[in-house]
Amino acid sequence: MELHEPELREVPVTAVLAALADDVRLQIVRALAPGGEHACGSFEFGVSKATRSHHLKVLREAGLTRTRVAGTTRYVRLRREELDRLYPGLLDAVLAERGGVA
Amino acid sequence: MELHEPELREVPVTAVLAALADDVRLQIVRALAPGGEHACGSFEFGVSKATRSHHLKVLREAGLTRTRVAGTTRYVRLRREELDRLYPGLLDAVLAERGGVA
DNA sequence: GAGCTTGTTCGACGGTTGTCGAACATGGGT
DNA sequence: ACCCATGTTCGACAACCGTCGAACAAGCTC
Repeated sequence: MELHEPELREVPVTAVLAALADDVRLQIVRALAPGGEHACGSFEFGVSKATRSHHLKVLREAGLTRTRVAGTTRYVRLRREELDRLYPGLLDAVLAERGGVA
Repeated sequence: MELHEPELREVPVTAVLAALADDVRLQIVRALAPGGEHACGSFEFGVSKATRSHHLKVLREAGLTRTRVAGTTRYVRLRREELDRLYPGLLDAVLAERGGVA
């Protein structure tokens, strides 16, 4: 299992933004934001596990998360430091609980 | 001509991010970032005027730009203050020239 | 008014994306 | 060894998106 995790510098900005521009993925990022690892299965938004797996892959390949394999479970965490270094303010702006949504 | 320009608070975050997650639109935002008004026709990226019109509409309806009509030409500008107030750091992070792309 | 310029709207097209169930892979338990 | 749990991958399908040319609308100038 290759676990393809790109260097953040090599990911186009538009790909990072596109990865964040989805409701389910944003929920995942919000859940991850406080820090620490989460088992993939711990995300219970109303989607099938196939869909959840897909979203986690998108996040990983956009350079937003890192995944550790431990037995049959996989633990995900936000690459916060790298993100804050490369895109200072991005995560804070996006995660701010104030609002958005109609 | 209605010129539908929503309140930024009422636009879902994902819509703002989706609007920025496109190469052509990001180029437009970068051109607008220094400030001031630009005529729609002044954007010469390799797309037809139909496509350009479409992208400007997406930006406007995501609350990112404001448009002033003057005769047959339309002038566009970034809603920078509102964006910086609601999403501090977002624009700076996204516009930073360092970057992205392989 | 004729004609030009600027920009929008209308299909249409092809590609991408989100979603799912089903099948598969892997690694524990007992 | 068998079963169960956790995830991934594989079609498939519908919806959406970026793109275009063509038609249209509105305003300016002669």
